[in-house]
Amino acid sequence: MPVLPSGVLGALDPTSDRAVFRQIADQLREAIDKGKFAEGDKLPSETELVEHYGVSRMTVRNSLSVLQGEGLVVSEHGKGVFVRPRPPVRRLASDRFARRHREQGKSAFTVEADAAGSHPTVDSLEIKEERPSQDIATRLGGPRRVLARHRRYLLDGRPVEFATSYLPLDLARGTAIAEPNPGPGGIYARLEELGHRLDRFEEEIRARMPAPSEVKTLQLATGVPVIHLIRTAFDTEGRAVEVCDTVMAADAYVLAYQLPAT
Amino acid sequence: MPVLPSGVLGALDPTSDRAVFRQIADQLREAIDKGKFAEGDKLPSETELVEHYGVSRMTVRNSLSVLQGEGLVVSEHGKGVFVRPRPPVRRLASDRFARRHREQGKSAFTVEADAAGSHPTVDSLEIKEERPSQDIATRLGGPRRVLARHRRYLLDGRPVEFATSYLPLDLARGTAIAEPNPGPGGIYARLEELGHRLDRFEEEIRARMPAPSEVKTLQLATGVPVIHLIRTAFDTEGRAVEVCDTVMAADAYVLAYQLPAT
DNA sequence: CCCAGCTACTCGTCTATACGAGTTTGCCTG
DNA sequence: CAGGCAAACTCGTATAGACGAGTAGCTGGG
Repeated sequence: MPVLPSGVLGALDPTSDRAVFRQIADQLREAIDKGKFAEGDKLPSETELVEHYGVSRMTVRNSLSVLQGEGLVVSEHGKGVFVRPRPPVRRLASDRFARRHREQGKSAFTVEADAAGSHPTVDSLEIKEERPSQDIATRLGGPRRVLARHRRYLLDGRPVEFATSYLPLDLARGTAIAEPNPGPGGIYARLEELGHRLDRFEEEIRARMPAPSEVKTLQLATGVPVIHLIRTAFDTEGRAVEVCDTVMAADAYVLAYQLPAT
Repeated sequence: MPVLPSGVLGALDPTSDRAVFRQIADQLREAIDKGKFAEGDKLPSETELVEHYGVSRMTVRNSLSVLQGEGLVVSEHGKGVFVRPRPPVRRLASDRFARRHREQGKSAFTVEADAAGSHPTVDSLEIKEERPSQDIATRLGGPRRVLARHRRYLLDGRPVEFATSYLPLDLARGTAIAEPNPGPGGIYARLEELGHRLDRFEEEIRARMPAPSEVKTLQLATGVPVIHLIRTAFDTEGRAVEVCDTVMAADAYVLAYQLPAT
């Protein structure tokens, strides 16, 4: 019978028509929710759960995979299954593109990293000229070619988002925007120097499960969605001067917006 | 050997160190991405995949569960496994709380449903007076008791979000806000009639996997995250007059925001 | 002609077993 | 004492089989 080190897990209800692996998942989930297992704690091993519940190992693994899908636990090969630690989230304030930040030579990512007290890094920078996808072309007003700035952002060494900025080639070619390091204040500062005073941004937000390549790039645990953000920057003449396509680890972010009541 | 009705699936690479179930998942994913299987199409049955690849059924099921976790497919008991149809998404424009909409007697949800050409329903309405959680109390400036308005929203019969509005009790008690139907323009219209002219909203956005109760309430397929939105409404005196906690099916929404470049 | 019931097919649950691979521990050897 | 190695533990992958339950289509009886 139940002989688990911690007496936090109960018995199965054989009369229930709820599947055994769901009952086990329920009990583990409840124990986690109640704090019987804290963040980072190791759950009982598969073998221990097998013995505790008197079921086969595959059934136990099935239970654990349910919890993994919910993003509650992560398993580490050779070590065990652990309650997923919630990494500190970074707030994305809606003033992150404020001109005053640029004038202090800070890019949006730096501004936010500073606010969170983390060390920001940029990674796998790649700049190419290419033909835009249909969607990007439409958002930018139909340019034939664009400059694409690819990069990945890390906080304290952990990858948290990767993004691609697209700019009409006629606007960006030969400028500092096409350089690996666009200089203080980032490409928005350069755009304004080029006479494109920024007027407003539009942001579209989706959430979904990551594709395998995104799991790799962001080193995502199973059960962690991504936030997909597409931002379009408009200058005061109403021209779309940049589209930025960003994929963020959802467990690393809270997005904050201010809406005036008009 | 490969004898699948559609010749879209290849063979396994026994020399690869990639696990067999991942190879199978990769091939299915690629076939779906390439459109060999369209939205709503039935994948080959587990038995067919077992015969095609010459592996055991559990291995095939493992592959399919990977794709389910990615939100690519859904399985239906007794029918088969299908490429997940992407339901039409509803855009949440940032002007959805515009005063002009309220003055036309439209609530925010109605405005958006109209824009999408869908039929909106409200469901499981519940109104209670209660003690606020720590978080809600803080956001509202520390009231001892609040009015909580619970409801679920459906579009064309499909549940897409559920939300709870919290208002300081001293403000809402005895008003139309405490009624099941608060009248034209919703509770924001009533707040303004009570002299709380709305000044701005703050919204916080997170994305995560749903808890089991949320899966049930929103009838979510596996592999579909939720968007968790917390909105605070402030009046012109800077007082927080409402906090709305919303959980949305992520596959039903695109959130759109406009940011002025200040 | 319609419908009831059977059958074949689907996925869901569960068992028992085997081996592989990564991690940790501790003992044993030099 | 330090280092290395083996054992014991962890999860990962895969097999083969059994039965249950939901669905759909066919078939035969009314």
